[in-house]
Amino acid sequence: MMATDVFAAIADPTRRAVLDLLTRGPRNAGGIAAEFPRLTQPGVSRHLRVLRKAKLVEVAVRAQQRIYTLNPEGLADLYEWVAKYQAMWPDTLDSLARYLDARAVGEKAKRKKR
Amino acid sequence: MMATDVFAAIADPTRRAVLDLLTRGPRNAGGIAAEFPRLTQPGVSRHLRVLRKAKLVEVAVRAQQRIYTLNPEGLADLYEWVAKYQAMWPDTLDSLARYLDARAVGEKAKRKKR
DNA sequence: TGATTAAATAACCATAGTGTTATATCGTCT
DNA sequence: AGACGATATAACACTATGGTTATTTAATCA
Repeated sequence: MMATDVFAAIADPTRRAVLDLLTRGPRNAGGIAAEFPRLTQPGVSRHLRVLRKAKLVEVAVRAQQRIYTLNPEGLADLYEWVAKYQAMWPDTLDSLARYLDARAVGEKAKRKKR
Repeated sequence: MMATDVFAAIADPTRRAVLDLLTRGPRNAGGIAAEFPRLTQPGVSRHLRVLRKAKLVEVAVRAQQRIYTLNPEGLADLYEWVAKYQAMWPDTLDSLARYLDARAVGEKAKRKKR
């Protein structure tokens, strides 16, 4: 299944990193690729294609450059899906922030299950 | 990479369907498998293993049955991630959700990165 | 104990995904 | 026009994923 859906698009850590990068503002493809020295230019280009198809980014053509902009609305499906579960989240709104904190602190208790 | 992270776990539509199913209450493995007539029992079992490793479900042993329960807290990573983007959402959300997002993002910034 | 039931694992296969290098496309500049 | 620069695509290799059937593990029951 050629990843055109948001869930598949954000499954890859590199693509999430690209999105995170774009929260700091638009960039051209080369500028994005430069942030991933472990990957080649075509490699990054293909990730950008996936993000494009998932409508998580938008592209503007300027000369021979492609300026990528984050399209946070593309996360609508995801948000909607998560929201269902958020309703079952432990208790009230305020408890969430505390919960996240507690989780960060007590993260050491990790067991290996199989 | 053996999918132990939430993003990979929810990338598969079958696994999302399992989670959705579990929002209606706990079920044993067989009861879950029965909801997916297109898949075999071992096929569903393997999806359950992924969900287990991602901590999205919990298992209770009862006789020779495994009772699966949804663990919505397992979506914390995902929620945290999405929250960053919610702040840039142009769409007008209700103020409670905005408040929640702002808090979650703010709290996150105080913590060191994992 | 042996049979039955429930679920997980093993072994295997096909397909999809991610990375690479090489090449094509397309706009700009001299 | 030809060279250059930026980016996308092609072709290919390797790994991961998701599905199957067969088997194992473990608990219950006759």
